[in-house]
Amino acid sequence: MGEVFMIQALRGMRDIAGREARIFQMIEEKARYYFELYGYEEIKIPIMEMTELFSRGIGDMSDIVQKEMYTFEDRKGRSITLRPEGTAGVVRYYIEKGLDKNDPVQKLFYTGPMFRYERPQKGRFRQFYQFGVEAFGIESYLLDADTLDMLVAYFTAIGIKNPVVKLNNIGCSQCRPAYNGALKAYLHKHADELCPDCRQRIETNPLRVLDCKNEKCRAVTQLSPDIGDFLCDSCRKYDEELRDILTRRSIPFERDRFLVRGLDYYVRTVFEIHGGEGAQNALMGGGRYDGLVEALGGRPVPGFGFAIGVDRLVALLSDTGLFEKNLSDLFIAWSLTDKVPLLEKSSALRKCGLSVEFLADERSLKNQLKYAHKKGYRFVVLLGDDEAYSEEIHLKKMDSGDEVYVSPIDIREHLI
RNA sequence: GUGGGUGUAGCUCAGUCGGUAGAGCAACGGAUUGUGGCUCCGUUGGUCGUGGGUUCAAAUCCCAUCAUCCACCCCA
Repeated sequence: MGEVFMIQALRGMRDIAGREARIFQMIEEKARYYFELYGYEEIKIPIMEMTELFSRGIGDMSDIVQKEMYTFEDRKGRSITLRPEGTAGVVRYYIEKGLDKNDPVQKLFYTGPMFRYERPQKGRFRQFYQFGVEAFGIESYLLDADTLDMLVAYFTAIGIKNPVVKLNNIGCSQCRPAYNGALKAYLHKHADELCPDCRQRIETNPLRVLDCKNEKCRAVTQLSPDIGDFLCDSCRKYDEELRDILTRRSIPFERDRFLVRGLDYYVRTVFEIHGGEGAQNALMGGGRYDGLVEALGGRPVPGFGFAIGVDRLVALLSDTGLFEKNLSDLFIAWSLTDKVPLLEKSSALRKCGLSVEFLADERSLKNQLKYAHKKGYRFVVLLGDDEAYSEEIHLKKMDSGDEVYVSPIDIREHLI
């Protein structure tokens, strides 16, 4: 324990093992299945990028860039950053390969760890995992609707109980300035009722006052101007069509005009899905980012995407009581002078398609049976010098204690 | 970065007024020499997170520090 030399995992980094690993595996498998079902293709992107990619992509002034990045110099003195999110890397790929010019419609997904230097708490880690989806070159509410459809299908499939879809439209470069102005004017009038942070935000980023958790700020924003009343014609049409088709497709959502999202690049549609306990209960978040490709040096191509917080899904599914370990079909308890039959028998059984485990070190039979029982094996093959060269398998059923001799060919019939 | 809670065996925890450390579970062994569960017996396992201070004496009181949890900021 407290030894000076005790080596432990870095702060905010954790091991995902056993049951958690099984859940992780299941939700990743299903994510791949559903993403591909909706026409997305996997891309593996690097875990590190040039620091500038993130500062330009996410926004110099964002908290992520300001204080949450793992940034260091490589051996040649270049500034490198462990990715704090996935979108920037995918956009970099998209532009670097010239896809914005030559093949602009791309539907991609990625999975993997992200890194942010934050103080850990429930549902938040310094290394955390995301499944991300990005669609380029498509500007239509139908994409947004199809994506929400996919997410609902996916969340249902993995067993998330009551996901709450929150949706908002935060306007575009045409209409948001007018709203910002109106909001600023309103907030100025009530500045003395706001928390210190929000007083700052009135000038720097008034939208973010809307999702402050402070009760007083909430009371103020409750009566603030509604972005919905300021949308330009095209944004309004987009929003109406999206909500209309979601309603008619019976995809449940609630409009939340206080949902604004933290990353600078979002326009129009933003959405989150919430569920579970604790303050960090956003299971995923995303939206439309029509200006991002251009901001990173590509052509003005529309984009749409989201990221799922895998750790939070794992946490939610952890208390469902499912996901027991997949045991091997058979456990071999052995006691042999010549060890060759052990490998022969297990290999033969495995060729029959049965998974087989045994303890490779020499132990008493009692010890091995104890182990098999503890692990929950229902069937044990007993292999001693007596059985070593016999064609038959000495099979013990742990439930009843019955023992039978069977030929390998019909052993399956006994594994019930 | 800010605030609060918690650090005693692998795990869950007890430890009185300050008197030098305990239980249950787990692991391992035995009762049962080729047979698990139930029972009984036994064994292993601790610089009480770390460092300093007060004291004749500190797991206990004080300070610092680290870790962890929860919350804030922010985000998945």
